[in-house]
Amino acid sequence: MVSGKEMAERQTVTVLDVAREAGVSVSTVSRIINGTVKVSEDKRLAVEEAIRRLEFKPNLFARSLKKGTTMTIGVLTQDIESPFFTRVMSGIEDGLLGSGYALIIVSGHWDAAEEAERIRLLIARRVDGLAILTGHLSDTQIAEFARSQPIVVTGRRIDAPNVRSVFFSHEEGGYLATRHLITLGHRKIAFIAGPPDHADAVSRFEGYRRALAEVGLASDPSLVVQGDFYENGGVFAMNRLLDSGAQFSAIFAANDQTALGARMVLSRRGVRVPDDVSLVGFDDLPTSAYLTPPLTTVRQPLFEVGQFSASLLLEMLGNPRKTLTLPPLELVVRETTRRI
Amino acid sequence: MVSGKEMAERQTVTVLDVAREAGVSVSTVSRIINGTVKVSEDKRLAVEEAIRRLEFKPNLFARSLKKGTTMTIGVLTQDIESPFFTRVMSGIEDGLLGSGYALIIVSGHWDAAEEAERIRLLIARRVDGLAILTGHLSDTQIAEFARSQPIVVTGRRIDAPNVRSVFFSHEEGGYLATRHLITLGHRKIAFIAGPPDHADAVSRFEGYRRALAEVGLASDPSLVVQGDFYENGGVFAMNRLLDSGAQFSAIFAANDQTALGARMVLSRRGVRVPDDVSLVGFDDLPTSAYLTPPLTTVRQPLFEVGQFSASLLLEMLGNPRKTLTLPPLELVVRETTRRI
DNA sequence: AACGAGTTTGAAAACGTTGTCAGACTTGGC
DNA sequence: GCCAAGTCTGACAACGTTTTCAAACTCGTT
Repeated sequence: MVSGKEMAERQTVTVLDVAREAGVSVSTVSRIINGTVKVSEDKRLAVEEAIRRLEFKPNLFARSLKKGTTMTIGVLTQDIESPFFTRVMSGIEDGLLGSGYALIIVSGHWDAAEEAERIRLLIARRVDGLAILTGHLSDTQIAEFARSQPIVVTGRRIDAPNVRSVFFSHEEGGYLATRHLITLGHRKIAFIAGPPDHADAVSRFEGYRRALAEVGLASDPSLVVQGDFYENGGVFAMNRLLDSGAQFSAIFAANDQTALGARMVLSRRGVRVPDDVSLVGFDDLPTSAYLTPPLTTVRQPLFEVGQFSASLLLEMLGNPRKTLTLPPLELVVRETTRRI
Repeated sequence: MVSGKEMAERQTVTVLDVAREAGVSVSTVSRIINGTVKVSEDKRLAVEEAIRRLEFKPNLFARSLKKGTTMTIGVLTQDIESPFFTRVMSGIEDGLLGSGYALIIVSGHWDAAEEAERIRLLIARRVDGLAILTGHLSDTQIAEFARSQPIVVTGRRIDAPNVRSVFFSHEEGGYLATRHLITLGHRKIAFIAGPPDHADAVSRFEGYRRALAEVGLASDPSLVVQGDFYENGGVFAMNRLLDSGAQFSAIFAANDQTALGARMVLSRRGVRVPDDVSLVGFDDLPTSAYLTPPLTTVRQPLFEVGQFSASLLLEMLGNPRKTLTLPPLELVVRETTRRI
């Protein structure tokens, strides 16, 4: 249903109107607004009163034009609906709170060309800083973009001027998850992979293999099946794995969303978790603690990554904030894994 | 972990540089960029070449200043992490695709004062249009804000100049969900409510009562328990309900997140869904289809609400797009409900 | 009473665009 | 060839700020 009426009006009060109203010059008004120079008490009062009465709101665009700064941070996310990315964005939002910077958010949908286009859009809008949440851009492209403004990039390591990166060793995380299963006595451990062109996904797989190798196990190709980091990929992967007839007592899913999809298939096909099969995810999304049963997973401190990125950006922009420390990856043992 | 190096550089190519490079005047350059007037072929080529060579990017701020339009839409969401809101935002993003408008997103966190402050921030940034996703602002406040620019508001009905609203009858949705349970033979149906100051939450409750009344049942206060629209509220509510010893064979949760929390408690306390108790949610969030078992719920076409809002906004801004129709609320029967 | 050294103030020049206006070219008809 | 009617084109004034710069005030000293 829809409702509404029409109308148009757009008064525009400028600093000149305020000046006239208060009987001073525009320069004085500007000085009072920005507090750059001392002005006499009576004029200050008059101007403040005039501002209030006229409901004057400085035009940020004119200001940006003059000062060359826009008080805007651009964020390139991949998917505005992904709980993974929104958790990070929430941290960025929090980290920027009170700094006066606003957020422009664009999505790249995991497509390098689209990402590049969106970033150009942000640069055209003269954002003061840029946060890039993973994605498929090449290091050189990012370094190139960093010539226009400082960049913080999460989930990957880039060494370039004017770029900071925030990342974890996903290899280590994959190792942690797999070793947990091994410690519980599992030996036949399946892996549902993420996108093969996603560096983190690959690293998690490497960690999985290292943990297996450490106890003298080779990774069995028939136990590795492809997912896509989304629920639906987990569904397909799990079905394929079960249909293949391969034997396994545990599954390591490359991320929580994949685990969720896999979990649904298991339940539907009568495989109990954790009684018949143990399941580990990766990320610790906010909802993962509410699954049935609550999911064992490797926690990425996503919110903190966001906060941290924001503070790095602020620092690069010359607005130092209290420095934060980033917590490490850690295994969160809940109820989807069990000793064999 | 962090990495990065330092550097600073910010060349700024203006239309003047381009004009000089191409041997024409700035007006000509502007005309070519905006295609407002025909210019001779040779100059056009020269200018285009110069633009390419200098990597000229017009300063949108200067342009905004001159034209009085910013090509920016502000979105006030409540919680950037809520799958409910991000689904709508995703629709808005989609609906705005290719229109040249960018999105500035701010969160109000369900607090009227914070919402008002964030909206003022957006207005200060001279957004051309505003989308307000539910929230606690009063109708008068919204009408007041609409004096600066057109507004679309979702999830509530407001009749005011320059405001369009997109909403559903949540009473009807609550009725649908409850009647479904009644049809399956349930009579003792518990309700986990949403925030009492949230209009939709209240309407859903009213629908619940209407459906009960229709078959001659009064709503039993001991079966109504308070939630907060989040998973955690569902957890508390479910625990309280079970502890109270009240008898029921079905639960209608005021939204999917609440249902998720309730589901977890049921599972943990050995109550099987749907064998012992049926469960219905509201919203049909993207993950609800992947729960174990998949959740029966009332589908709100959130993505479409976003698209629709975007097209209304575009229309109010004088950029008519193809008109869309909004699908209605509908019951999605999955596997958490069962005949008694 | 006159002199500086400070302090406040206002006029005016940016910032990078767009759009008006009028001038300088084209045409083509005679 | 000449003139009117079209085309293109360039100068320049906005848009609403901030920020020089220098003028106009203060005072406290002599």
